[in-house]
Amino acid sequence: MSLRHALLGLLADQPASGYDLTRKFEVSLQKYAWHARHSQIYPELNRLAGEGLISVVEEGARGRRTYAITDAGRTELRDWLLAPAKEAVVRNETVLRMFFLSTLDNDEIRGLLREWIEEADRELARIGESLDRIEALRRERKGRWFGLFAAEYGKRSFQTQREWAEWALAQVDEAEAAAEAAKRETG
Amino acid sequence: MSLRHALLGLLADQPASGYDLTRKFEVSLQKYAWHARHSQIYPELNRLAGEGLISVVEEGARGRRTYAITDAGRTELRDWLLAPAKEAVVRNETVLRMFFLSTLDNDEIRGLLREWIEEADRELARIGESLDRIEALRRERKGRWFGLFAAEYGKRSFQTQREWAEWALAQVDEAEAAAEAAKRETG
DNA sequence: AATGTCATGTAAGGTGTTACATGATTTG
DNA sequence: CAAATCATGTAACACCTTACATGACATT
Repeated sequence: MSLRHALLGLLADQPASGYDLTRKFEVSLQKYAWHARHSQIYPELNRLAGEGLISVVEEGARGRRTYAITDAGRTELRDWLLAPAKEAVVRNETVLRMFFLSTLDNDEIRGLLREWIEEADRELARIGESLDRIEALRRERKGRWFGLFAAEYGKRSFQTQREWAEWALAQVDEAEAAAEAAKRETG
Repeated sequence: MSLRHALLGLLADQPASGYDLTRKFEVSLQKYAWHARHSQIYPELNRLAGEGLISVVEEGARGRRTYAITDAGRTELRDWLLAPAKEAVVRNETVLRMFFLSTLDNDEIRGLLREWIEEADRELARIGESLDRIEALRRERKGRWFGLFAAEYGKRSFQTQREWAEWALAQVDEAEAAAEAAKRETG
């Protein structure tokens, strides 16, 4: 059950409400690691609080409850980080589409590859800003380097996606040229 | 619903039974793109057959049914490849753990990073063999280059994981050295 | 003959998504 | 004062995992 560990991990950085956590999923975890909606987050926070892994540290306007991780929660998080249960869950729809790319025509393949290059460029720009913010925090010596490892991994991953797509484009061109040469020879 | 598209994609390469498809998930899709158990695959194959997207092309011993993709199935696959529904699903437990790495002690971080380096090496070896097989098929001119794009992507991804982990190890060493220098200065 | 692999299936329970529901507070 | 945003919740349904269930065929 990774949702609870994602919540514990986010709360290990700083206290937050269910609303805050929902946005953190949207802006930072969703595209790289995990997604969850508020309808799943709120009940899970209530369960975690019931089990003593997190606790309400502040109540604000509109029924807002800010949670902080407890010592028991930190232990649970640490155990999961150091000894995750069996095979890691992986699900990636984009990679799934890469698997089946070759079932398309060359021009369709090129279209998708160009989309992925553009996506990589957009994400690299976003991550660049993110890394700047993390670096700034680090210089101010405010706390730790939470997020730096993941941001750097994200940057490298999208650079890889970009380079792979460029390589694949070249492959398609090469295959097409070879096919045309063969055609001229035989026909 | 990506499961059905994963099945259609695999069947677009070659006909297969539910049993075959279950193994294909285990050996090729599971670690990179998607996972499914036989208990989910068999009912979905029956639904796809009912909708005319695949059809039984052979019945063998032990009730084995070999399915092939139909023209309608190819159309459905193509539509999904070219126009996937909204935000791509991403779920990756390893990346989730990377996000929260900095909540651990330096030695614990080093331990995890070394594990990831070893994992990358193991996967790179497996993918290397896979790429050799795909290249061999290609030289024999047997059909297309199904799997090549994904295998190359997998290779580059694990190289990236390895390089990132090496970088992260250096970061930890650097931070530790800086912390010790600061300690000597003040205390 | 026993063991392992091939082969397909269902049921119960847990996880995740979509839709419905409500109301407070802030901003223009 | 209208609209946007903040804030939390539940219910129905879809998806996925684990466990149970059965039997044929191949190998030693």
